[in-house]
Amino acid sequence: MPKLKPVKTPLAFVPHDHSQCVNHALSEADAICAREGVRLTALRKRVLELVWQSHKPLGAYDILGVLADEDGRRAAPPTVYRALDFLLENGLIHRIASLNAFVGCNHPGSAHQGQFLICRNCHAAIELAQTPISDAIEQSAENIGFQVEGQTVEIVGLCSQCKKAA
Amino acid sequence: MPKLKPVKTPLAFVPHDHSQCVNHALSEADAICAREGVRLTALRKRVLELVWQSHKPLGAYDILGVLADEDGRRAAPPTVYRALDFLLENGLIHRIASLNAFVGCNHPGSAHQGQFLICRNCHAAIELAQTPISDAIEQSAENIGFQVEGQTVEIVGLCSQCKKAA
DNA sequence: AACGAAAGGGTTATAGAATAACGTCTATTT
DNA sequence: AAATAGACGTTATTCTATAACCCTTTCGTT
Repeated sequence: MPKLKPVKTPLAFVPHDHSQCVNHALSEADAICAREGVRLTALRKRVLELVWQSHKPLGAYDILGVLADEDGRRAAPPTVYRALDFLLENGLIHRIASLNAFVGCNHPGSAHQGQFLICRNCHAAIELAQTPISDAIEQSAENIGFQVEGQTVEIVGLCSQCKKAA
Repeated sequence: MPKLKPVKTPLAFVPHDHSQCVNHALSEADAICAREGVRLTALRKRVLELVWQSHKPLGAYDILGVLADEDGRRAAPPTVYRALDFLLENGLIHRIASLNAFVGCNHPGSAHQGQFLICRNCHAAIELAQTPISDAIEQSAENIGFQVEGQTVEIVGLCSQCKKAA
């Protein structure tokens, strides 16, 4: 499990200029794919853009719906899933198992798993890179001789904004 | 998030008399359902028993298959899912989101979510009740004003037995 | 520039997981 | 014994994901 660079500010729950997020994600993706020698095709980039449309995890079939509308009935499930697989493998998005949905990664660069706080009201997901959690997991595992290779940490609750509103 | 009693020994990965696990789980379930005034019907008990057949998370359709064989083609998906929902609500089993599967709870008594170490080789899942992990999560959430209501913590890797074997 | 290999993606079909909606039966209560 | 609510059977459908096959595009090589 590689160490992650700390995330600057968890913007997901807070009003912000989201086009910045999208632009940043897309240009980072370009750079990373160039560096890795893999191809960020138009389709893959479009899927990444759709995933980044908001900070809410997006279902594969939601993406499919948009693509189908755009391209006039081209696009079947494998089209979307292949693009998502590519983005996952290259650490550009994450899959949220508890939602069967996908969300953009905000410190991309290599395949890894994150830790997420998911608001049950506004549905935003924010990715943590808190080593204390990983450390606690690692420690608990080590105590019984278990070798950690991957983690799924998805916390549901109320974000600060929605808590205020309620 | 209620505090959990510590688990004695994580037996899942270790050879042991598994019929003890099953018997214990079933009799505890009887006691709990009696105390709560809910009905542990024959079907629900059978499903619980099937889930406890091993420490490996079991898919709903695996359960369905067994029931269908037994009862000669009775049993459709809703039959199984209703039983599973009942067992979840009463804290007798857990759902493993990353596997779409269900596993017996080893400290039942009320609906709650656990933390799991899942061996990618032998597929056993052991439930942790490590407060350090919950504490770290709680702390990280609190730092950004997020109110935790539920958690999905599923760690994949190699258990000590399988690590030795490899 | 032409070729061949490999990757990308279209297409059809199917597998796997879960729920909706409705009817019937059976406990339990009164 | 009637009323009622819970449990379960049944059929159909939705949602999620992958298999298998084929054609096209891209890229490296000659």
